[in-house]
Amino acid sequence: MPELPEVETVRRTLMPHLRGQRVERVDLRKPDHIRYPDPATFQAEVEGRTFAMELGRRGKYLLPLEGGGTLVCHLRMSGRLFVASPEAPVEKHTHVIFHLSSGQQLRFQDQRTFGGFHLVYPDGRGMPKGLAELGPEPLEERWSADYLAAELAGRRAPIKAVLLDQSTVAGLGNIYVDEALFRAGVHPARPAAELSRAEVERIAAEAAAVLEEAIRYRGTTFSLYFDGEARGGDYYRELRVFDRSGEPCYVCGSPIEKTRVAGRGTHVCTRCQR
DNA sequence: CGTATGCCCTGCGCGC
DNA sequence: TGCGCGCAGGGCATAC
Repeated sequence: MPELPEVETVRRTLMPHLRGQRVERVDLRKPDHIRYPDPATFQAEVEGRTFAMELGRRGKYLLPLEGGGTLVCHLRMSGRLFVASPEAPVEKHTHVIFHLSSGQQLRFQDQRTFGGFHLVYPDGRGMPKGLAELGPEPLEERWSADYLAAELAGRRAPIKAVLLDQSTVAGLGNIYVDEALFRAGVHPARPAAELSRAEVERIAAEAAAVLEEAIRYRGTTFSLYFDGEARGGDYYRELRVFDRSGEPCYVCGSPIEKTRVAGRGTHVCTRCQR
């Protein structure tokens, strides 16, 4: 599932192919993926527009087109946005194809169909609620132990639920929350307000560290993810708990357990994480 | 407001 | 071998 490191990798790999490219035609093979405005208006507004020299990203949102309204894309669980030559066979679940002036195509493919596009107008129409309310980027200065401590105060929800909440911090998903909490030595089910100052500091630091590392490895290919050039990420083999249930903890050797926290499959070493 | 739950959807893995 | 079922999950709506 694309989280911040994967979306950032897609941004970086798409940029050289998209910068300055005109959208000659938008082929809406499955119009449901256009969330705003209606598909016909979307098509009319995007055709003829040009990709900016710099693609944007906020949290897990990709902002590939700017000027006179911004094209916003969210990949959710299984979305893929990549460049392909027109000769490449159109794979199953390819829902949108942008024909570029270079002759290349920007393709959107999404098996589970949760991903989609918004065109956000300069007056704010079309802005996804989640994007408007996004918390700080963990790799920017606003993210700190002080900020996190203030967010956790008075909250009884498990720390994992709070970290998955995009309005608290942008970009963490199920994989990297489990990894960050393992590295911080904190059990995901602990009520947020009960964490010590030292634990909060470790979580703030490890959340940033794991995302930064994962970006360097070009993300995690767990099931369906690949980048803007259809290439997988290498962070999978660096994962310490996620998808390792029953396997020995790298630190203490006891088996990683899989439980359910905040409605999500959760991987934890109950010896290292208290 | 904070928290919990269910829904969207497809493919896969499991049990029989 | 084949079928049906449950599970997977990010964001959002809805209920409490």
